[in-house]
Amino acid sequence: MLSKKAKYAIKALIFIAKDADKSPLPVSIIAEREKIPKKSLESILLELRNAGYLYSKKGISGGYVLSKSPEEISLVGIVRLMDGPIARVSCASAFHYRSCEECLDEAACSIKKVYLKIREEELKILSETSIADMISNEQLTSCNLILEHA
Amino acid sequence: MLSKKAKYAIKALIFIAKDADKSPLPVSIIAEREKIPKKSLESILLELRNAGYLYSKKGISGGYVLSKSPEEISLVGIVRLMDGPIARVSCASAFHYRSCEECLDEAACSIKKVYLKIREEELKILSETSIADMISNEQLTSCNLILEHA
DNA sequence: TATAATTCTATAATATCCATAGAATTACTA
DNA sequence: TAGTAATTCTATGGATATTATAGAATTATA
Repeated sequence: MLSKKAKYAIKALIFIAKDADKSPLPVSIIAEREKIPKKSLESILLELRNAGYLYSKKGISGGYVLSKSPEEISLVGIVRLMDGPIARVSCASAFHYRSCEECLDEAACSIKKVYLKIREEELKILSETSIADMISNEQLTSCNLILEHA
Repeated sequence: MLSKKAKYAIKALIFIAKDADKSPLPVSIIAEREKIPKKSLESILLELRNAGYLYSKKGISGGYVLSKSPEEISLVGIVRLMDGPIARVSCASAFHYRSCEECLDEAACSIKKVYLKIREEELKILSETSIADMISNEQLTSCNLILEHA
C-alpha cells in the first residue's frame, strides 16, 4: 500500500506548488488546510528538504518553498523517498536490489520475472507523472464537474 | 511488498502442480522441499483450500491436491487472497473500494487517478499469468542456462 | 486401534507505520 | 537586543500487520 506518509508528501508538494505567491509556507498552514497531523508533516517536509525538493526558511515568516519547478518533480522520486523501492519484491528492485531471503533459485524464479514486469509498468507511470501533471489533472476534474452541471 | 505468505502460496501451488502423480502431497514434504516453515505453510494451504484452490485429504497418506488445472489458476486470485486488494490505495480498488480516510476531495484526487492506472496494469499482468505459465517460465530458464553452457 | 495426517485456536516475536512530545536552534522584527 | 515564531532534531509511545510457533482436537486409513 501507498503509505500515508507518501500521500501526505504528495499532497504537501501539490499544495506548495499551487501557492501563487512564492513566499514561504509554514508547516502549520499546510497541515491545517490539508488536514495532516502537524508533527507528521514536519518530519515529512524535513525529509523532502534534505532530498532537495524544498528550500526552507527559518524564523518568523519562515516556511517551505519548492526548490524545483513542479514540472521537474516526478512522483517516482517522492514515492521512493517516502516508501522505499518501487518493486514489490526486493530481487526486482533496480536501486535496492537484494535477493529474497526465502529464495531457493533466483535464476529460475518466475515470481521475480512477473514482478519485474509489474515494476517496469509502475515505474513508467510514476516517472511520467509530475507534480504539475497532478495539478492540471485536479483542475481538469473540477472543470468537468462544472461542465456536467452546466 | 509482496508478503512471504503470498510467495509461499505461489511456491506451494507450483510445487503441487509440478508433482507428477496425483496422490496427495503432505504439508511436511512441501515445507521441507521448499524450505517453508511448516506451521506457516499449514495455515496458508488451509486458506487456499477454503478458497477452492486445493482439495485436502485427511489421515494417513493424506495431503493436498490441486482442485483446478494449473492453467486455470491465475496469480491475481492468489495474491488477492493472501495479501488483499491489488490496488495500492483503497479508493482505487474495485473489489474492496473504500475512500481513503485522509482524502478531502476524492473526485479531484490526482493520486487516485495515477493509482487507478497502476492498478490496471498490475491487474492485467497478474490475471494473464497462470501457475502453468509460471512453471513453463521456470523450465524455460533452466533450458536457457543449459544452452548457455552448451 | 494405532498412526499420521489435517484442522483449529491461541500466542509470541518482530517489524513497520503513524502520531506525539519536547527541547534546541535559527532568523526576523519591533 | 530581546522576543517571537518558525524550523530542526531526537526520542518514544501505541497501534497494526506480519511471521513464526505451540499444542490440542479431529479425521481417515491401514
